[in-house]
Amino acid sequence: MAARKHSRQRDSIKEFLMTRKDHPTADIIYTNVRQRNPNISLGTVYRNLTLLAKAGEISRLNMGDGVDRFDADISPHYHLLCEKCGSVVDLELEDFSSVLEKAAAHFDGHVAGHVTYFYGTCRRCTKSVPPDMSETSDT
Amino acid sequence: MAARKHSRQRDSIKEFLMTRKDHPTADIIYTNVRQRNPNISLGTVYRNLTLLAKAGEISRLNMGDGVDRFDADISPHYHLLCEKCGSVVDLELEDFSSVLEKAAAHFDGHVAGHVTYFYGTCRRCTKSVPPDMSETSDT
DNA sequence: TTCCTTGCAAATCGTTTGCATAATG
DNA sequence: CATTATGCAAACGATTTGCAAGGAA
Repeated sequence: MAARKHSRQRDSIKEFLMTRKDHPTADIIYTNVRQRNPNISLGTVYRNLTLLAKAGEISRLNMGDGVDRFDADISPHYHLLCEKCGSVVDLELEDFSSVLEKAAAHFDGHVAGHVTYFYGTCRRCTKSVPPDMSETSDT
Repeated sequence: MAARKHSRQRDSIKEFLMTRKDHPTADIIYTNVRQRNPNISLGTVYRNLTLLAKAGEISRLNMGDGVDRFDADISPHYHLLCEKCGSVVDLELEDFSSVLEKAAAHFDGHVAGHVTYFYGTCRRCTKSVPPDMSETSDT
């Protein structure tokens, strides 16, 4: 399993991630950590994020929009992807893993888990009268 | 929106997709359609799959494993990704969009929908006696 | 004739990796 | 000293796109 050695870079990454609640992407993490650790490389950021995620110390989110996001909050909770600004926010919702049983009912195999995320509009985008979001999400 | 014109390639793609129940990837669709349409290009396959999906004639699935899959069956239903063979199969399960209401309850924004998929082991992989799955999931 | 489509290839984009060197235990 | 971690840049894999030529209405 290769004993893990301590590294200044990994610490910076995890430390930074713990200060954020907005599920930043690897690139955003890279840009920010870079301010205190000017020599860190994107590869190192990716390597450590992957390592931490596999170790279960952080979680990796895939909201189907092409980028992976990371979350230092590993407690079970759900997320919502704002279709207007692209941000990902936490969603307070009781765990409904009970669907697994229902899913297993008519399934001739083994259902181990599920992935669920919501999409819609975040608080800010709902509140603010859309000024000119014409170029907000044209794709 | 640009009036859509008929195209032999698009027909082949949709026709082929309708014969499959295994949610093929763009590349698999390309390889197969190519047998009857030797000159079709991967770009055309992607362009049409995207066009058909946006038109709501087929659906595009993202199971978080890096590849998009396509399904000609647009009736609402769930999917399961087999962690052993990587296949995606349909899952008979009553729609539980009711979670949307629960999700909206404590959310200060708008919840428009949700994406859910299951992971586990498909029928075949569950049945077949695992020969040597020692190296099945090391990481 | 208009303009949607296609084939081809080059371009994107996010993420991973090989390698020689630096840092850690 | 034995290893793991890093920086850099090249490599990747899936998907998109620019462009000139082809096909449908």
